[in-house]
Amino acid sequence: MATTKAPDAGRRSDRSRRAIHDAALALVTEQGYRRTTIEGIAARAGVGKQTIYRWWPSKAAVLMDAFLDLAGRTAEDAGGAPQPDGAASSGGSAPGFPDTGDLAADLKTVLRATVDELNNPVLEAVTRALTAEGIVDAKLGAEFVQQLLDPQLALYVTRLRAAQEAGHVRAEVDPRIALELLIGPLMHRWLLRTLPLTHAYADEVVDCAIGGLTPRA
Amino acid sequence: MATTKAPDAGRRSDRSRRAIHDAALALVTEQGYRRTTIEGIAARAGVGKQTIYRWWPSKAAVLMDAFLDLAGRTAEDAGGAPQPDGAASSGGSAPGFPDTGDLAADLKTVLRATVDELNNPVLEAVTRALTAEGIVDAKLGAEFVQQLLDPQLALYVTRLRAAQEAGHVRAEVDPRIALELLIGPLMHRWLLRTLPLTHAYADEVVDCAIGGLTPRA
Amino acid sequence: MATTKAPDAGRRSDRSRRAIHDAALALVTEQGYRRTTIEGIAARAGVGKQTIYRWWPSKAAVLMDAFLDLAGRTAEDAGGAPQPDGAASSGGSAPGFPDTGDLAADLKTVLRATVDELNNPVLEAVTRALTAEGIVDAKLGAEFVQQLLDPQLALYVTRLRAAQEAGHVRAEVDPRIALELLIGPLMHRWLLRTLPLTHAYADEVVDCAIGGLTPRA
Amino acid sequence: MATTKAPDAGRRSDRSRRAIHDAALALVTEQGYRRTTIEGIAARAGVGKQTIYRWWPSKAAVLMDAFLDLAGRTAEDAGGAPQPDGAASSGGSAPGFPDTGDLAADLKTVLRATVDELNNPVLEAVTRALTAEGIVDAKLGAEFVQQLLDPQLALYVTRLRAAQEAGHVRAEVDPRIALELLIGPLMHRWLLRTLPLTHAYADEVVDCAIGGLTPRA
DNA sequence: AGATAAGCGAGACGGTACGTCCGGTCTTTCC
DNA sequence: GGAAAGACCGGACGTACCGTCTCGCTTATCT
Repeated sequence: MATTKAPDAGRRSDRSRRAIHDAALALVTEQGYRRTTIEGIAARAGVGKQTIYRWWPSKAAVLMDAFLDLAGRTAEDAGGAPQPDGAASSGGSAPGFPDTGDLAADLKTVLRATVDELNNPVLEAVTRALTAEGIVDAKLGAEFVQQLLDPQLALYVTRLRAAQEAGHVRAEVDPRIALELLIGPLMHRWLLRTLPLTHAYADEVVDCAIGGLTPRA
Repeated sequence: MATTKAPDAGRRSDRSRRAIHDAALALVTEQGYRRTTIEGIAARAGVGKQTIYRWWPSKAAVLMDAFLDLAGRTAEDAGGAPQPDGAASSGGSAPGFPDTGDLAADLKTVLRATVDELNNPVLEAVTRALTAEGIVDAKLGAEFVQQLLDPQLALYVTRLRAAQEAGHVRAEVDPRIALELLIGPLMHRWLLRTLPLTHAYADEVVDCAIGGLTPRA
Repeated sequence: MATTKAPDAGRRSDRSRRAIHDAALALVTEQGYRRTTIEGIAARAGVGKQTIYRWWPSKAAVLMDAFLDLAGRTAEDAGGAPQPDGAASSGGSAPGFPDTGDLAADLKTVLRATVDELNNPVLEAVTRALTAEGIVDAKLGAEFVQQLLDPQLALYVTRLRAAQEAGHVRAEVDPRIALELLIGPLMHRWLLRTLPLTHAYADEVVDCAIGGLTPRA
Repeated sequence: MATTKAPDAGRRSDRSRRAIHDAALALVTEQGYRRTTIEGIAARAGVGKQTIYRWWPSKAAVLMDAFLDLAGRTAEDAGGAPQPDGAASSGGSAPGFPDTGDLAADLKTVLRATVDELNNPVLEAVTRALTAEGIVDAKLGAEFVQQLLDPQLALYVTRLRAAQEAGHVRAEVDPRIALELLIGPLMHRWLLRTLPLTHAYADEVVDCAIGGLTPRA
């Protein structure tokens, strides 16, 4: 009958929640994800272990929450007004998606911002950790994608669809695939560290993707 | 100068090495990377723990060796004659890279094969584990890229350069970026599991990348 | 000043403590001290290893505690009422020290009891182990002597001093030495297993010690 | 048929044997018995582990051999001429047993020498180790007693029997017990470290043992 | 207001795995 | 065939964390 287990979220201590978030982010940044332990987070946050286990199922979940919280706060600071959750970008960079009419320029603007985010040393450790965890743990990966990635990617899709309607993108191109053509190379380079991730690279990717590989008539 | 501690590779037991490889692969496939332990590998391989610690610095290193060995053996079986290391593909799929003169068709052939590899349930667990580990651990990631990924990608670069010389690819396109335009989307989808990875998807990516997003004159 | 690490004895689980005692005694009796391992004790007691390491610094310390506990409980059972720690004899044999007025007879009574204790197969393994450990490890030996031996020997000293006051023992004899004259030979024979330890031997030792080696006028 | 196991003692390397002895004694003296390992002895002696296992069944056996060897060499140095094995005293102290006619004086001389030996810091570690091991391991203890202790004690028995024949010791006293009356207290004090072991103590023990506890007519 | 109960800091607990050390055996290469 | 060298299997060591479980203590609501 009764769930006998669910804690009462109303009584939850906000102070502890924040302290745990901060501790988690700090430790992951300082020591890396592997070396960060739940005991360590609890100790650093001045919190009982049980308080973590009560509200989160895993270290990764704590970190993801902390990351979302951080993103939200950063966005809030940047945007002046708090944004609804869904609109929060992963690093808080883009309050929207530019539409100057010049698709290539707009994409370059956004991809350059993404490059900057991925090169941000503070966020890097956490993002890498969560991505890696999601790669191995499907359930966590789904949450990661849904909560952090999809909202961001949806903006691309919107912009691309607009470009398509304006005739700047071929009708038979699936916007979802177009998006991956742009994001995929960046992520590939960032995740595997094959080569450095620069603004120039972002520009080249946009140009290539837009212009295609083969020569034009 | 001398390393003072290095074990004598000449005396190394081949039987143990193979047993450890097999056990590692089996356990990762059966239970996942997280749940696989060095003790478990040792037990399954009928080997003392120290024999693992003597030759490998970490669980990931064991697995990577095992994976390389597997790839090598698979390639050997497939190719009849053993190939030099560099030519071994990650899953042993491609002994070379087709060049029928039709770039789009050739790329589709290869990307479809890559899709099949990535969907291979046996290899999936191991590849995901190694990739994820490499994302978090730069040193391991570098080895992973160097030993497994680069050889494979080099084939793409060769083929693309050939196409470029034949005038099928624009001269100003960097083959390395062209390659990432093709591989990046696949990896993105596979790693993040956003959408299923199919032959149709591979074809679409090739078409998009080759044709570009914008309409042709 | 604070020890910064000391566990909270108030929260200590009595159930675990007893289980560990029992397991330690059982294993030492069954397999000998050498073959008894901390892991084995933990497993047998159904306890985590850390619970042992938290409260004891070494295998020997566990065993000594277990032995003291056993002695205490045995004495309690025997004596009806629990005795203060100091009065607990090593095996719980002697609730006090007889004083019939006949010193030789009293000493024989007590030494015979000691012989019986030393021949008790249950206690033997543990006592030997602790003694041997104490011989090599001065710190442990001091604890062993202080907690187990001294209380017992103090009884001898008391009895001998009484005899001295009654004129049954020469005034110039140091009771401590007299005591060692009686106990030393027993221990020597028991520890080194040179010859069997019997009641007859105890009697002879008492007679010799009391009468001296040289003929009386 | 053939024992398939027994190594050919004729081919044995004397150099290794000595090196092992020296290493064993040095390590036990420096680090204590517990911390001394067979691997350590082998390394220190510049010898393969197998060379130790080939000739000795255990660490204790190595040490005992080393100790006997040391005692032999010491005695040889002291006595000018090498003595047969049986006559070697444990520490090489007594080439014989004095017989000045004054039993008490002779015993004090010998017991004082024993006290000195037991206080010798070089021998102490080894002797304690062997004694302790013998207390726990009956087989080893028997060897220890037979090879090291008995020859020494036999001298006491001889001297006491002579005294008995001369009428200086009561006829009904068993020399073996008389001996233990003298040695037992010393060993007791030394093994258990209850009180310091001095010449004065040796004297007192002799006086007490000879004179007895009770007042003389 | 007093009772009830939940969250909380703390940390002991039964466990699992870590990475190291050593015991004893086996194998290889030299002498 | 003994000896130096050292890899091997096994297994205990002592440590670090896991996730669960009590403890009192502090709130915070509900009679």
